[in-house]
Amino acid sequence: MKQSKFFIPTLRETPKDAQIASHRILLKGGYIKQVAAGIYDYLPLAYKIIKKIENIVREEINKTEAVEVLMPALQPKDLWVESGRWEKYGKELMRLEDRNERSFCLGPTHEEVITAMVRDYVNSYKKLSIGLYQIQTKFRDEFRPRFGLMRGREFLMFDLYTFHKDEEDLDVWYKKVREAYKRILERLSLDYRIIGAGSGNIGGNASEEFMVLCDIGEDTIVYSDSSSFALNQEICDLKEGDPSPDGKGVIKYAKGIEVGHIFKLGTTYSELMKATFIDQDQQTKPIVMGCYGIGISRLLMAILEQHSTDEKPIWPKEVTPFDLHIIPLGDNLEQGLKVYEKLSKEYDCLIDDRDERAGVKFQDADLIGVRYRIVVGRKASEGIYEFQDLLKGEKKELKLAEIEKELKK
RNA sequence: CGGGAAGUAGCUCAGCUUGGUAGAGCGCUUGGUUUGGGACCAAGAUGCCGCGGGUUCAAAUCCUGUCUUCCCGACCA
Repeated sequence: MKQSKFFIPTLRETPKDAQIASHRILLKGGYIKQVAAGIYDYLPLAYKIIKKIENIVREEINKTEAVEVLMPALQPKDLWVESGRWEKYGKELMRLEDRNERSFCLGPTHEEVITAMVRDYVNSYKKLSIGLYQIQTKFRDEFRPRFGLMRGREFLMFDLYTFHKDEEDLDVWYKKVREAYKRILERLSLDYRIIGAGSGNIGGNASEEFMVLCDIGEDTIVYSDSSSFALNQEICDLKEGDPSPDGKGVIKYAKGIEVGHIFKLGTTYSELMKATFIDQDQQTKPIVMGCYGIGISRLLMAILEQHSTDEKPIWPKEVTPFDLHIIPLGDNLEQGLKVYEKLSKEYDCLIDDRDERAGVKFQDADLIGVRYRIVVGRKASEGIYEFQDLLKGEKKELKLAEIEKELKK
């Protein structure tokens, strides 16, 4: 990809509205643009990373045997009346009417729609269990959107719903998803904790949150310093320094960003919405449900919070927008393009083919945050280039063959 | 929704107190000189001063209404 064509409108000055590092990087680096409060454009660089995050989620979730679907964002009032949430959800639900004054909402989540889908097709224990998921834009009219993509009114979310004949079967899938979530967050190189949590107004009886550790997080994690005990402070009154309830270690607090949540919903929705099946014993029973979410756009910020220093990102391997950033300086563009052609056979390369000064190119490259950088400069005529590894902070003068060897390591 | 702050060029902001008809830096265009960490010189282009109403001979400036954005709080998959 040529940088002159890959719309990356970096800024010199950071817009004053950005309060946290990840938000400033996203704005300054030309990743996102604000359209309204809590509503953003994803520019090419951010969207490329988003798609990588989505695909990691898909790969790991597919291993649980769940299948991808796409449901409508626009949902009819009737379904929400059935579940009782047309009233309960309150002002956070984005409501609107069509030309015939029929009421709709923009989906903040999809329990209603998917339960209605499944109840019409699944009426025997023989068809259970199944898991269906989607990655889609969600709408929530937040009281107070903030921090860029951290709490938006429109955001990208992965949501999975599983359907079972009993609690035992739900437990099996729940555990599979829990493991999948761990693999996802590990592939994203995130430091996180799994904590017990309340289940909010979604209903149901058990839930765990996946919290990415970070000082600017909006939630407080209450955890033991020497066991896996961890709870959300919302449902816990332990103080720092208290002994842990499991007898191991003492209580500490940490701030976290909630990037994922898994629920055992039970039969809350299936009862309200009459999603039943005939069991082996010929009894009609409500389908037992689980639901699971991951904030895709929020993950983008969480990754930045943990993988940037001094407001310069270095994207983790699995989500880096490009494998290599080739930067020709002076009149070395032609030579740079040769290097680009060659390496592009094996790597996803970005070449800065713009007619800019070195300083401008380096500043922009720092904002783009590709770990490996090849500077085609003074010694280019001898076939020697500067190979930089931003993560290690190393710079080496190497020939192309040596660079290829370095990359293989 | 309560409290605070702010809306002036693409971006960051000055001008408002004390009304006189629009500014700076960066960016952009053209020419030249530069060329390894946001270059320099010269010449340009760019504004419903958020929007409406009022006061006034005259409003970016004063009064008023309204919209928008940000911060703090309460709410929350």
